[in-house]
Amino acid sequence: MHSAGDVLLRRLERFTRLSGDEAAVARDLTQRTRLVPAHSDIVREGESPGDVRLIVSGWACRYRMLEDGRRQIISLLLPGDLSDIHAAAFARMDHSIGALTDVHLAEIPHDRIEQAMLARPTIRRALRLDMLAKAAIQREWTVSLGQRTAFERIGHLFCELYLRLDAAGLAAGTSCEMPITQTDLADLTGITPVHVNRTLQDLRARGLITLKGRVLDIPDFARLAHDVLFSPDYLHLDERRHAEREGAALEASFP
Amino acid sequence: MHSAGDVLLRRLERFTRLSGDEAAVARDLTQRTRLVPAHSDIVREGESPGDVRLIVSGWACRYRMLEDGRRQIISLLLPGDLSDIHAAAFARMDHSIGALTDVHLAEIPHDRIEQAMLARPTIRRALRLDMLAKAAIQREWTVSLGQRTAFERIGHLFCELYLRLDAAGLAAGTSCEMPITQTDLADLTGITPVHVNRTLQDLRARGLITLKGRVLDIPDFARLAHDVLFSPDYLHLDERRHAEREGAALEASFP
DNA sequence: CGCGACCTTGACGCCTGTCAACACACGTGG
DNA sequence: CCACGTGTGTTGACAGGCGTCAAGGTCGCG
Repeated sequence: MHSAGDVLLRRLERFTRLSGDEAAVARDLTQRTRLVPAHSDIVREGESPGDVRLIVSGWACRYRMLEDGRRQIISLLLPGDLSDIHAAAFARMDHSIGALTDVHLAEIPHDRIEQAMLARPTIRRALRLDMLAKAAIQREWTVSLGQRTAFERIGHLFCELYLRLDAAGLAAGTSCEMPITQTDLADLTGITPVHVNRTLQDLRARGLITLKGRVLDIPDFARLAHDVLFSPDYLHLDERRHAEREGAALEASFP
Repeated sequence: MHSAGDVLLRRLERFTRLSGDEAAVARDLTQRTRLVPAHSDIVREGESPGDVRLIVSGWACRYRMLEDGRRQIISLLLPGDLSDIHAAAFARMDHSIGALTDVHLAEIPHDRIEQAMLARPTIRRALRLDMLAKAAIQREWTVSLGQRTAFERIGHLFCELYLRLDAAGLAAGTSCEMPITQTDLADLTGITPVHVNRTLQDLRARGLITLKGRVLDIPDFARLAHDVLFSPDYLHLDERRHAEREGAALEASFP
């Protein structure tokens, strides 16, 4: 069990190195926390965006419903993920955020984020990179939904989720939690629940995954990644290393 | 024919009111311009992102290719659109930007944007809102590709494009330019070119559009919007009015 | 024990993809 | 001025991936 501050720090340090002082400022942001039960909304379309939210534990999602009931999940918010730090600039939400599981979140007033970003360029930089990485994920989902088959979409999603969870320290060996239903997977991938089921069986039959009791296992990640045309670049999981390599001076400290 | 400065100002003023002074600062950003021929790349995946780019005229797109040749267009860059103002924070592009038509663009060094944002909160605010609006469009495309039928996808795209072009002053009555091929439309909507063709004929047969000689006409926008479940909220085309209404004081000047 | 949420399976059909051919416009070069 | 080539739009026949409908199975929990 990690505290909200730990979770935020881990995320920021994915992108930059923080001094003890900066870490304190960041940690200080996550004072107010809240528990949201599964299947309830965190913010609803049309409402005011409210505070910035950090997922401390559990899974949430952005989603939109069409008038006739179709639902598309637009993005997943996993532990360590921040809702849009600038969302408050719009008066109304154009989509909803809902909890897929019980969610523990921290609510950060946007003016405090704003202050932290102005006072600490390093924090601003980390939050900016996080924002860019989120945008990149959104783009890749566009590619998946536009071009990939059902088989590839689900496999690709699993690759992404495994790596994102691993980066948050939530993978164990070749396994990670997958605490959502096949109906959720359907709304994530734009496939019907029935076909999700069949596709999962296909993935299992080929030995690419096991998925049982809300735990996903990917015995041979490289093989799955190959078969579903997954490439991890868009996740920008090692931006800090890239940045420091650019900075050149610190090269030696990363063998 | 509008200058790069005009185009940028018009875009910023979609979101906020600029003083003469702020306008001058903004206009001053667009000094260097460049012409890019149709079907050539502006930046390629793997390259350094380079400067911020403003589309002055013509259409460009972000796109990604899968190893086996499938191409998905991730977003469209229309006149007045800015490429990601923070993109330079990443060392490498994770997708390409290509010109669909001949494109006239302005290249703005990112440090000059950075300076303008720090010196002028109003400009920072406008650029931030523009960024948010782009993200909202990306989300809606996710919904389209995930949930909408071919018919709805194309109709929805046309609604969006008409309104975006209209906001840029590029619509005339119920018509606007549509300078792209059916193959481009296919890569935009995740449909095959053949099926795009059939779907266009369906839209025409129902009297919802005419599309001929690179000009799109939507005789009854409300009807098309209804038939394809289009709602313009996500475009955030009147954010300035919303913001000023919040500010309350200026209400009277917008009858 | 019984209910509800979730997963699974089968039959059937349609939306969309594939393959292939043809029409048409346009620009270039002979 | 015409031949020709290339890019684009159009059409038809056919197939297959995925959606729909419906029923049954499993599990957990009050």
